[in-house]
Amino acid sequence: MITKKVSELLQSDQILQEYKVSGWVRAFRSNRFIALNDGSTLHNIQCVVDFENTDEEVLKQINIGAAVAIEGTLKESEGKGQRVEIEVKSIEILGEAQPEDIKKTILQPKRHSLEKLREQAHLRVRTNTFGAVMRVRSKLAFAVHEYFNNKGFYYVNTPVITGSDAEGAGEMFKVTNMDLKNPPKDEKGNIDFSKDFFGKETNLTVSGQLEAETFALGLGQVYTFGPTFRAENSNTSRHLAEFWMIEPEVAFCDLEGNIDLAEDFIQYVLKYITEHCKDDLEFLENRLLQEEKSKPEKDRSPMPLREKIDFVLKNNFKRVSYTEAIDILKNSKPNKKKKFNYIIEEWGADLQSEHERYLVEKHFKCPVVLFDYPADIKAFYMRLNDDGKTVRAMDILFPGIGEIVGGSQREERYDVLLSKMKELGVDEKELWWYLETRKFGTCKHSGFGLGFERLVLFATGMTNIRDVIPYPRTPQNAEF
RNA sequence: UCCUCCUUAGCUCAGUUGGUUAGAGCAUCUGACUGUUAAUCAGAGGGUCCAAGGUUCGAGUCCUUGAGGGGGAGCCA
Repeated sequence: MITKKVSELLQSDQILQEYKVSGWVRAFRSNRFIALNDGSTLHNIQCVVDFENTDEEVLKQINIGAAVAIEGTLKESEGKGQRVEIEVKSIEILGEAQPEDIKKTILQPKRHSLEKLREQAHLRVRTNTFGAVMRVRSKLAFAVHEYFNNKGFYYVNTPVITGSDAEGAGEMFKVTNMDLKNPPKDEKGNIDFSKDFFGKETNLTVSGQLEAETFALGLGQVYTFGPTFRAENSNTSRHLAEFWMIEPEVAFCDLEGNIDLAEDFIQYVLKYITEHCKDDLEFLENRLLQEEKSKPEKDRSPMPLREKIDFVLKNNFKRVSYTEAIDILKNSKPNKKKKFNYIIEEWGADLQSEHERYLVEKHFKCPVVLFDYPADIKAFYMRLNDDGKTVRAMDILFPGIGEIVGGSQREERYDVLLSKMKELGVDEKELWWYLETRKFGTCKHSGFGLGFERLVLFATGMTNIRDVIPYPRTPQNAEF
């Protein structure tokens, strides 16, 4: 007996061949038709039970949610709605599911809100929507590795536990094995971290960038793809306390090369899923259309999902300097009519999300790359331009999602970097190793960070970041 | 953390100016039917109205506080 996945059976031309297939019952109609799903595809295979010659006790256990193994013959379907079906020869109940229990869960075959699905995150992978999202997520992750591998990048695993609060990228989670009820104290009564496991204060990483930089200055082209932690009390549909970030870092590369890389990379992985996730994307597109029917027209997406993805991978991102962006915003209608909550008055202002959304969604109507930001509003490691007031930073903004990429050309000049660290109060003793790379064969180099979940949001048309990661970690929530 | 909205059956939701026994659809259970596609038909069961306190003769409804969730903002990816 040949064992096959549902996805293989649905594509098979081996009519009258006998197969074994295992999965979960999605529906059981007319005491005869099992809709079986095994996660290999969005689609179910219909298994036709000869109920007149099947044990009554077995029939009673063919309930929604039950795990079953079926042996039978692949046939052309007599009914409409599917090309092939399995004529069941034998059925084994692997794991029961009681209807009285199932009705309390999201496995009950009806529409559920995404909020309800989140409450039962251990079961939501068995729904069409979340299953499709997770298959797309997996393919995207594979495409990330494939892209960088094809381009000659090396995959680097930077530490999850770090000893420095270097980047100032946000609040950090402390890592310790001290007894929190009775931590060791020094003479002054402060907690003595020298007695802690690592002999110093340690945190979960907020970015692998600084370590990745050191590797780029040896391996040439590297990238990280790993978990990242921010203890910010952010309660939004775009933030997680634990998320996955992709951070390429390239030696001998300037900001233009960095933007080229980011654009090419994003287009590659999106193209990959349009070729490898056709069914799931079609389903997600229709799901979005259904969902948006109840919304006022102004809140609906301007394009269906697949058209939106196509648009991004066929059109160049619009590249605009910060200075140009300020000019556009200053002369924009909402700014003149004082519709913005924060009115743009002069160069140097930090852009609020209302401004970014105006540029992306109203003015350019395509992904936008902003670059050469004022030095005052950006991090210490970004390369200072010759004008002395801007740095070689770039943000990529996507419609509906906002910032999806943040990157820069790095400051490679030892003296400039050191004085910038002193100016911003970054501990140069803690980052001695980072500074040292600027002494031994320093060179220009660039990199960026891309929030993987935000990419998945865009690719799936989902709108809440908690619905594109298996078990979201957010303030006041670490269930499952 | 701030602003704002929401919380009523397993789910989605209705519930009028505060008034008798809190409703509907789907789901579940029982029966009928059996080439169905969220099957159909008949009947039945199912409620700590988020929690605590208050106002009132009387609170699902009004007030206060708290919890959880949605949307927006800040921070960012």
